[in-house]
Amino acid sequence: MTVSYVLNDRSGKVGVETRERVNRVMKEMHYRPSAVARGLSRQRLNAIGVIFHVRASTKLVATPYFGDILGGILEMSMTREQSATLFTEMGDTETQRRLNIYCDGRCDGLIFVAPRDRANLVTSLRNLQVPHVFVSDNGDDPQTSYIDVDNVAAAKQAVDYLIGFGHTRIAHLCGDEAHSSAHRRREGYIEALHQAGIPIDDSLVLGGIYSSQSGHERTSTLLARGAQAPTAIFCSSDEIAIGALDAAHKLGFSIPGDISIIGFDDTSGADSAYPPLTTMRQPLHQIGSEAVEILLDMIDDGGLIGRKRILQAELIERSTVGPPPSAAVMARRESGPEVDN
Amino acid sequence: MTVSYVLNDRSGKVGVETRERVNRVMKEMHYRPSAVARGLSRQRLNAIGVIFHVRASTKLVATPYFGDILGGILEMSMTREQSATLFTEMGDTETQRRLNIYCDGRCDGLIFVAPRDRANLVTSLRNLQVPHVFVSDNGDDPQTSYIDVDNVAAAKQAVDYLIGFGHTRIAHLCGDEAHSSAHRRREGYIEALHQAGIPIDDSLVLGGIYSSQSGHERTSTLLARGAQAPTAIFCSSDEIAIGALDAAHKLGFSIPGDISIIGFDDTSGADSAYPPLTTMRQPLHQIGSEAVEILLDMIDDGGLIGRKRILQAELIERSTVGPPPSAAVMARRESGPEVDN
DNA sequence: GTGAAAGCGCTAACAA
DNA sequence: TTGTTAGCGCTTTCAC
Repeated sequence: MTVSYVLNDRSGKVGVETRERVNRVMKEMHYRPSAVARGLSRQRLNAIGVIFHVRASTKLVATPYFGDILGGILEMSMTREQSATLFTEMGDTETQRRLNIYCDGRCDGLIFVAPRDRANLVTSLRNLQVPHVFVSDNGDDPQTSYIDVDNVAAAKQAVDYLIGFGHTRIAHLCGDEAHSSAHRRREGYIEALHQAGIPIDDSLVLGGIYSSQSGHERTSTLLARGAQAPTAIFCSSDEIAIGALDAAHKLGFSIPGDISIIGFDDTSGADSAYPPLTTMRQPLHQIGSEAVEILLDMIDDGGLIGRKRILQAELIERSTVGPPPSAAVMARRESGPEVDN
Repeated sequence: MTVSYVLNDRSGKVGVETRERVNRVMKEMHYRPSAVARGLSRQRLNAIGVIFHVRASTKLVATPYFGDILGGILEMSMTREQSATLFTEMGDTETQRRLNIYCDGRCDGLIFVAPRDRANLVTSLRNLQVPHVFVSDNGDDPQTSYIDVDNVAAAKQAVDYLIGFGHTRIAHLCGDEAHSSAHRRREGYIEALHQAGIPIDDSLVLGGIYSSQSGHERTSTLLARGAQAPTAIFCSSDEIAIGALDAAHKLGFSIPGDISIIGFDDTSGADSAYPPLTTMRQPLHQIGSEAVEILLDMIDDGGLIGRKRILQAELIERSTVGPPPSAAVMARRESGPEVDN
């Protein structure tokens, strides 16, 4: 049957009345084309795979960071007529076996969101011949694309902002070491401090993971140090910051009066935190949608040439950053006899 | 080639050394089976489709409710070796066209999460012959499955809890009318009030949607009523409650001193709200994972028989509910001369 | 146990 | 313009 013209929809190549007849018959038979058969024939399913690397099964995509990116991915997928299938990686073990599943033809290309242990992944992927893009920092492989925010610049800007308020004892709650973003953000933190001539105090930079609980724990220990406690905390993610906020409240600290906190991501929920969280906004939605555009471009040219894309973060000033306590007192003193509020 | 034995893995039907040889050759050739070809042949792709009904493109799956359910769906999909492909519906328009895409063979079955306008969907789905389950309340069609929490019982329990504290002026911030859950929860609210002999005050039940902004707006108008303001608010979702909390703070109300607030869902984030939100917990993760189990069962028996599943919600007591202001004053009076805090 | 042959529903290259 | 043919990579009879 010339019925295949329907999909190719080559107008001018088929008689008007023949088309009518075919359409009519299709209606009568409740004909619906099979995407799978077409996929087999064309070697292209119009489907992309999205792999999230998560800590625990219970948290899967529930973390706002993933949700926001996923939103961008889905939206662009729909407008480009691609379906998106989701996978979650939970450990670094047996990723090889999983890779074979992702690449068994059900996906034309892959997006890895916040992959752990990227270097290893890249070498595995190289043999698989599957177009892929990372949402994370610089891959070195020419056949892998990536898109990310400029983490070190953003982190530096956050810390500069704190410094601008007069803070000098600034703590940093790091993210999960397995994600490159954690390293980049710490670099930015150190760079800002160096540039301002503030010595790095190793007791002020605490390792951990991207979770509110981890933020809570680390903040509690930090704040228990009394006079040694920092006056400001740069958190490597909003989730960490939310935990920090919570810990500070529980310990009776007022924010930003007693301690300033700045987050990273501007994840949905940052602005309904209490107080609304000052943070570095990542264009999460845009990252997601551009990732699929990049991937689609790669698929079209056979996945041969990788693309690189770096976006800038933006400082969102809300209510969790202010001058350090002592500076505030001084400021008040200078501005005259006001009621101590 | 008898190589197809690999997938069927019928031991005993193939010689040991032949198997060895085949395996070796597969390695050498970097052979990887094509899921698409197998799917075409078997008429089963081992893939399920998940359709979310969302308000706006920007919010897509970023709402915690969806994220938590999706987590359950993905986890179970992985353990059952199914891939999950995601779709988002944004309006009720052209759902028919979209349905054809969902059902073009790339999915063996469909899960609809919080569908709008379910009745219409059901009739469309009936012709399509695709196994499907709704995460929402009672479908009537024998071929459609559903799983949901017992919304009216849960809502009633929430309001009973408020009443137990002595509240009588209890407002209800409804969810989106297009979702059946909004109706069920209002029923529960009314039932609780009736049973306690409290007359329904229509000015206290406010329509809106499931968003924090909507909760914020409605709470603001409620609280502006002065002496007419309620002493407690039952919110139809945590997102609404988060907005309500925010509005109350902005208006200088303390929680739960001046006003009690209870939410619904126990979405991740409810307990890092400030103060931590008292709410009705839906087993969101479980709902997601059971939905895929139900769907898989349906697929196995040809999608002929629908299954129904109702789960119970659980009251999570945190810090946003207390006695109404006047009662609190009385309680204090009775317990002796304490410092008014 | 193993191999040959037909077919899943489509596309593509060619002939008519 | 239209119909024919082969084939995408697998599964599944059914002989051998």
